[in-house]
Amino acid sequence: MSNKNNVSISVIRRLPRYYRFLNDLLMQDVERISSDKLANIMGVTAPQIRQDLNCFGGFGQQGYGYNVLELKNEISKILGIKNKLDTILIGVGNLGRAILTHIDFDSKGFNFIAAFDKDSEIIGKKLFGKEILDINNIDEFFKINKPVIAILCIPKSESDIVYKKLISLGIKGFWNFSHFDLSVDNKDIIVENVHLEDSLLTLCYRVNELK
Amino acid sequence: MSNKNNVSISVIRRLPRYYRFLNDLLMQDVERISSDKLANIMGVTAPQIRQDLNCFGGFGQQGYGYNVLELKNEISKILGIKNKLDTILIGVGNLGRAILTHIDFDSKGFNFIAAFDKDSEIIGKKLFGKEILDINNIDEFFKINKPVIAILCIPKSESDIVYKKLISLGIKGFWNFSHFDLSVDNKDIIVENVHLEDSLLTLCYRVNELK
DNA sequence: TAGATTGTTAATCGATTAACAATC
DNA sequence: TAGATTGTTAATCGATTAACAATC
Repeated sequence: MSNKNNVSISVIRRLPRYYRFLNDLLMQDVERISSDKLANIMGVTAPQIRQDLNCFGGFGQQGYGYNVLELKNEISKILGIKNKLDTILIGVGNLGRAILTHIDFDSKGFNFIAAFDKDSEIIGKKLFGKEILDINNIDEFFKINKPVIAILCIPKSESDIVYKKLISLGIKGFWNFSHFDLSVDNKDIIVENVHLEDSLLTLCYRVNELK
Repeated sequence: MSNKNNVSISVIRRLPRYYRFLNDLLMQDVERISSDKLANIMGVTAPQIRQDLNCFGGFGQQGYGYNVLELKNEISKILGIKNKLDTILIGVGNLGRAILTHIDFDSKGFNFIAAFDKDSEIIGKKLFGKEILDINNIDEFFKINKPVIAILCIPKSESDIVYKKLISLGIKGFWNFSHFDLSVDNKDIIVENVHLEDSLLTLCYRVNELK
């Protein structure tokens, strides 16, 4: 296990970006790269890259740099991509459907196993090869399946109650798209709040600042 | 104008969240709030709230706290929400459509005016009351309209060329959903990269760390 | 070997928090 | 007035960058 505790969240949030750029380099048949060149491509500093990576181990070689494939594989291991966490989607609206279409879950370490909704209009229909299930039957589902990740694409008003229900059923990680900050008092629950509107408001501010 | 330069990006990125919580408080008919109580609700520290707000002005009152409505309005002004930046969508796939459905652009300071795609199958169809236009006719469109914001929901492979084209046409801000880091060498161009996969990989790491 | 580049320690910078005088 | 809470300065903490010895 190359993961270590005490790695700051800033470092962790940079790992996916390293991973992405290393994949790009690999596609371009780049075999090795120095922290300096990579820093240049990514628009960051070389010492930052070296510091970040050395939180997890010494993956480079003096005088040579880093082997792109090897480093990519190391980061993949650190992220735990091959563990394939079983994942359910709650809320099959426009957004839920779009996310399922748009994201390659397998290559990101997840295994999509089921979708739930409360709308009888769509319950029973197929979605990416899986039947959309009735949210009211979710207890039965958990008797057979043990998903650990839930993607929340439900209205703000329903988030809190669904969140608590899912925790009681054993969900450990949430990818939350509802316009609601799930509070994380529980240290054993991980929440990634995706606040698209916050991102948009930041853009608003910054563009208005330009003038 | 209450905006000031030299406000750090960390502070700016917290503004939308303040705005969101103040709106919530208003919905609950809360008239005034102290930095201490707000900090508690938001899970941050009170001095941080006071420091952040004082980048833009003294909106509180000693011994009283902050008037919720007033503070909300101030932040709205700081963000520039009422300016309604004209916005176009590039790429009307699943994701583009979902974003248009899911996000209330008006309340976030934007005015959606048109969508573009290259797929003749969907060109001419209606989308939220606007006809989907041919991306090849975009020059003509800009002769009459002057949008400043573009939402990019196109594949990675096309991002770079479309990005450059749009800059040449006068776009100032990008909300970028393509799996591609638009490089921002130009100080007059603002890019908000939304990397959903990075968020997902971070969740992967953190949930795997739990065990 | 000489040149290159890492891994790592030390220095700097910036952001967060603590403290408190000002004041409503 | 007394109590509460801001605005702001100073202290602390953490993250980034610089520097360089180790070493491939």
